[in-house]
Amino acid sequence: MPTRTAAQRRAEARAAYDAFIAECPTRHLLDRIADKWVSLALAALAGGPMRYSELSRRLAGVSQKMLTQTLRNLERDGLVTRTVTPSVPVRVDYALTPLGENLAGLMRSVKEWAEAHMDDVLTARAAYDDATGAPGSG
Amino acid sequence: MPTRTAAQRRAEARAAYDAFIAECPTRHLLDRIADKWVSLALAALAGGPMRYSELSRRLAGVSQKMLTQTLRNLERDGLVTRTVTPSVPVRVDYALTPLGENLAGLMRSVKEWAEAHMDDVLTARAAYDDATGAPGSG
DNA sequence: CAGTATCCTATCGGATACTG
DNA sequence: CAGTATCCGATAGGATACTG
Repeated sequence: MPTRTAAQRRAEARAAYDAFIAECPTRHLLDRIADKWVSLALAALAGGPMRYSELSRRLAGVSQKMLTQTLRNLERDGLVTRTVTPSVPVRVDYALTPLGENLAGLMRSVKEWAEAHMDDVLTARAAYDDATGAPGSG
Repeated sequence: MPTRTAAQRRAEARAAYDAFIAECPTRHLLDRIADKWVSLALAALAGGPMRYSELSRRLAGVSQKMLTQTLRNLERDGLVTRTVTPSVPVRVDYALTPLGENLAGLMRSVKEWAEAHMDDVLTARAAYDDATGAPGSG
């Protein structure tokens, strides 16, 4: 039996990647970039290259583990470059690649959306909790 | 004792919210919206209102638990509305609020970014894994 | 300075079963 | 149809200690 019709093959070619499909690799990519530390790291680097310690301070409260893990993933995915200067002590600079800059702009918008609409969300939460009689700890 | 100086109060008023600060409530909000299921749900609803079962099918592979949890949070945060039609069987429609539409556009861009640059990322990963000799399972 | 390695707990999130 | 409730393994992610 035929596995795909011509129409299906055409549809596939047009769709290429679709994160709505569970098996699509973009689902994993979306999961990776839709992340608190990723958005903060990219937003920080959007202002220019930064050293590890600078990032650590800028992303207040981030653990070494998460910062390193986030930066490694971003590097592997081609979104940031890691430049080691073998001085003493060693100096490591992180910078956005062109690909990373592309996404950084987007993630900065998301971060700014959160900051701009915090009050609206807080109001909505209060109304919801009031209506449902929920504790509303957040 | 004075809790804040005039300078501090001015700085606060200007900064308002800043997700780079660990204690800022926007940090939690960012963590909530920077999420795979949130971005997919909002992206789906950007096309118009949808029933629970429609969303369940569109977000292929999502479990009832995660879909319901995601929608509840979005409702509580004032990003979507939930409309119950007490027919038999019951019918529930989800739609974006104006606030939700605002964010949905952004999250759709993120989803589309992932789909558009999947190949670039795949190439970068291959190069990274090749250079480091890593297994590169992803 | 810029990590790596290990431990450990909280939460994420799927599977399954049940309900109005 | 649109959920709720429960169980449970996977992993996210902080704390701490150590290293070139």
